[in-house]
Amino acid sequence: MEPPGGIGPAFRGSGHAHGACVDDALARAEEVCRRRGARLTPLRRRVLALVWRSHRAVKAYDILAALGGGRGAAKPPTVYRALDFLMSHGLIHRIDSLNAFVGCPRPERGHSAQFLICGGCGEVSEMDAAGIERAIADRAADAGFALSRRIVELHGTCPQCTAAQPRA
Amino acid sequence: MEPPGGIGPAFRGSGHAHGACVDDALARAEEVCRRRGARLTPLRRRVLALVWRSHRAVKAYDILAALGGGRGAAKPPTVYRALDFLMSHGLIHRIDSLNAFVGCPRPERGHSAQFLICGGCGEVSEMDAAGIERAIADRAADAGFALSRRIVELHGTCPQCTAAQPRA
DNA sequence: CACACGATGGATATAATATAACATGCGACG
DNA sequence: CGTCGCATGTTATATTATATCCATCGTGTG
Repeated sequence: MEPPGGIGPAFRGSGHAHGACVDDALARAEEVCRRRGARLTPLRRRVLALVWRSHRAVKAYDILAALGGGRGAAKPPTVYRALDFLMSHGLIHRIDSLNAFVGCPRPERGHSAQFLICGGCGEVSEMDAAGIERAIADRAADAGFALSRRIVELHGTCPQCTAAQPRA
Repeated sequence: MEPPGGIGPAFRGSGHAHGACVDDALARAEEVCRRRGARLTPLRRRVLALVWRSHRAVKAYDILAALGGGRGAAKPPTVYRALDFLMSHGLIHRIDSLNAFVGCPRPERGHSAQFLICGGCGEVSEMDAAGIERAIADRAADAGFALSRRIVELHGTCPQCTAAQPRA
């Protein structure tokens, strides 16, 4: 079944059972880490849950604030280290154009993804579009360019937000 | 003739007449601004020239340092304002994944571009690949997503740098 | 000319994002 | 037990970017 938070552009607006998304994401993360012998420590798990609090990209310092609750407040390196770990295992992605992080709905596959980012609601939808990948690979090959990281971040307006605006 | 700094991936390595690139870019910028009634002031011109000092992406604070020479050193807002102006007229592009700026070889056309970014030499090559644009537009349309800004930043290794590395 | 206006840039301060460097705790394993 | 490696804590600082207010300057206008 399609993971909540899904692949393939599916903006869900606010009306969905989000608790299930989070639980599902955490379960997948546990599984991925278990299989790789990586340690999803309580801190890392907590950061991952915070990233999944919404389907929007979350800023490092917002996570920091959410963690920091009391006097023994968390410090930036704590958060960045956890984020680095989660990224290195493909559990989250960094959205460079937002300086923010979003949960990956398909951590098991080492995919390269494209992101649709709605300027209205802030929701981020991850795609893995073969056509886009192919077009990019073709052009890079033409140029004799050996690709490593591919960043495709598409800003615009999601269907829900478009519908919600009777007049632009 | 093909503008130096050209479109279509053409990494040029270090052996090219770079003075001509800069002069050409400045001349194009003058022309673009003249036609639009925009003011390419001495400061803006200077910042543009600094961005064009190389075919690599240049950081705001490096420009600041290059400007600042003496005691009446330039301040960050000065640089960011000039960069904003240059971006708003398409004379430069921001490379989000580098927090840096690169000159646009084709300011006259309001294109959306893709960037090949070499991790070896740092050179950035701008493309305007119809195939990539089309693939993106198709997928966005499938999703009912209204595109505004498209960010395509492709990191890897250029042919020169690949050739220069006998063994990886 | 005096004046208001808008655009430009200067100055001051601070916000937001990220990392370096070193210290501590803690479990695994010989 | 010792020590090794990893995770986390701590302190400090680097890097990137913006808000706000002020000075200047050219331009059009009364």
